Amino acid sequence: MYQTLTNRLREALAAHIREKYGVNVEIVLERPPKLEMGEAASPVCFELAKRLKKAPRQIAQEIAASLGKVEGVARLEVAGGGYLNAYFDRGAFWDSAQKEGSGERQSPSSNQQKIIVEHTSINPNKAAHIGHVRNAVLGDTMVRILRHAGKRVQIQNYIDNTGVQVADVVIGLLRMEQRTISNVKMLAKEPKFDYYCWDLYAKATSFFAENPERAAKLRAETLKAIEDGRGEAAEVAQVLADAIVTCHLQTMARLDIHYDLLARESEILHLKFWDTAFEMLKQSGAIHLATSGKMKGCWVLPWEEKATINTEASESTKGTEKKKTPAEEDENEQDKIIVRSNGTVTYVGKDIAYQLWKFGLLGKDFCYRRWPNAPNGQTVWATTSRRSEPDAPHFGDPAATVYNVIDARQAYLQDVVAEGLRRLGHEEAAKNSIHFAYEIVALTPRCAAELNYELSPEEAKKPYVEVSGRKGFGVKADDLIDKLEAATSSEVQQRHPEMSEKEQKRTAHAIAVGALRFFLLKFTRNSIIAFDFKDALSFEGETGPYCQYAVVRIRGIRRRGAETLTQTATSKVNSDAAGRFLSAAEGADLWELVLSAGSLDYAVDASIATQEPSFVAKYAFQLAQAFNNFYHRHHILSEADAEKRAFLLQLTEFVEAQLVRAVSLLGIEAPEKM
RNA sequence: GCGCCCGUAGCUCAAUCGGAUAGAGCAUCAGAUUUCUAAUCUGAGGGUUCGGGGUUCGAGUCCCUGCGGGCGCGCCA
Repeated sequence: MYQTLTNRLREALAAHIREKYGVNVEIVLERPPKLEMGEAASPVCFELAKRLKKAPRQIAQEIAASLGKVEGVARLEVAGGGYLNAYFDRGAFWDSAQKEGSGERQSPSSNQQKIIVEHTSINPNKAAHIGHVRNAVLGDTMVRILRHAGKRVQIQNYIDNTGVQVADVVIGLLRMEQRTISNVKMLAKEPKFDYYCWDLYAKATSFFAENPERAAKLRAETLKAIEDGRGEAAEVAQVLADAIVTCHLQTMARLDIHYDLLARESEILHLKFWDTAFEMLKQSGAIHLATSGKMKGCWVLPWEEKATINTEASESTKGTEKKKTPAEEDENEQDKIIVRSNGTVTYVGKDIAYQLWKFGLLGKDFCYRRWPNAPNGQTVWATTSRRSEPDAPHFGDPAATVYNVIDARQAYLQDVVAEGLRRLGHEEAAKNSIHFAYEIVALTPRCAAELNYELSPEEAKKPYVEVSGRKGFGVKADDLIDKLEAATSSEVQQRHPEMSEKEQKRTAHAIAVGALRFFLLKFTRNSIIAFDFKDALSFEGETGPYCQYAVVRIRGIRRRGAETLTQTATSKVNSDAAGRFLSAAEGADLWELVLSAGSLDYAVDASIATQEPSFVAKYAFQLAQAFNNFYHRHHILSEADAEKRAFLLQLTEFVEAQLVRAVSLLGIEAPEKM
């Protein structure tokens, strides 16, 4: 509601200023520091002062006097050196907010442009850790927010099932442990297979370190075999990757994270996506074959400081590589290898093909089948090189915007991918391919010590220690969720011995998920999270459980109210009465709560505009805080004035609706009791 | 060496396109419960927004510079 109203005010001001002064200005609206200064304010007159060569305060006075009625705004006042402060019509705000609060979310129209959010994308060779969870939670939350705003969103999880990381564990299984294929198949069916591979991957890493030459040879052979899809290694890779993906899906399902499509790298290769993209890149001259230097035999993407598409690039088609001058050869230190000298393609190359497909620019599509082991009977689609199932959705429809949730360390590689698109002439796609970057989750030294990790002297000095899948060092997602559930369980058992065991479990789970997701969402994306069990297991203050608790309190009031009050005592109040309560001298805190509850759309808008899910987390916390404050000041059910009691009850219901909606955007469920 | 990011209260973090008196949580201290659940609330202390210049009516935010830290620059991803 807040956003709707301020948009209206913004448009009215812009139109009025254009008409009155003949200038086009962007109207900046901010929230005044104090409620006595109104609900929205604009410093636009300072900007106008420059253009009109008049005192800002004078302009503000002129505008305040001449701007006609704006629906929902009671009055406009001039403040400070020339601020325009808008005061809302509280009764009207209450009315419209109620309507909006009871409405369901916008449903996407079928002709709406498609948005793809790619997230999670964990290498399928080991268990998921806390850093992967940050990725998934960020992506999943952004999806929820976009969908809430009526966008058509498709969720993809990229499965790098033919990469080096999978190859390493394949070598671990076949060479180090001398397992047979049937043995690996059995092993993959056992519980916690992802944990097993977690350890094996770490062992493989040290095995490679012992003899780097042998390692390089083994890796290259295995990787090539996997890419070609032939032989024992390829079969083991498939069994391994499929089993681990299933583990990841289960882990993420615990956090209520699901996917529409698992896009597998093996299909990018087998369905010749890469070959097609390779041809395009060669034809356009975007990449060339290095004939000398240390990259001899590789296909490389030239990379300069201000790499842009130019006429030279389009001229340099076939044969250019043979004409390269020695000077140019010297430049290629910075060039990015797309195809290795042994003919295998790098991740960047495959990603260019994948991005082209996302935007419908490849002229090809995958085939689709249901993933056989989706958690709790849900449907997840996966790419396949065989025939599509007849009812498969059209995943190949081109997207207008793509969010790629990938950690900040890969910024350079993402730039290379975008540059690849640009060099193919797809400037728009490059622009709409968003690297939704986030910083890593590291561990505090204390947390590292708890995990029996031996810190080097340099590491001990730092405020955090980076996790490493290769070293097998990190907090595994399932372990963390288990730990959280254990902590919330004991708390719930203590507080609610009357609950059935099943109900206790469900409640504890909801709180554990609330704690974890909120913890990962309260920081901005750019902030490194120094993980510590103490902070993550905290349920007080700025946390998910705090928000959930506010909802639980409201539900308690509603339950008790339904028991003790008659129907007439809970009837709706009219807007005049509401306006009276909200405008009364002692109604300031009530108005603050109404305003906060009516500002969800504002938080959602800001969140989308800045691509920052933390906005919604902050909003949910602030609303919960405003409610808890209100809760202590007003005893609702014992309010003597029946009309006021009805109003307070209706207010709590409104807060409940908005708060439940806000936390659901964060993927957090509010339990009935806790 | 080159490129990107960051430096805000004791700690962890906010602060919309450059807007009014820089805000939260944690921690510390002092209080609140015969009450709709204390996983809560009230209050207190705590700041040269890393230093120095500049632009501007206005700078935590933009520019320059110095200092300190992180990350990236693999025929890994």
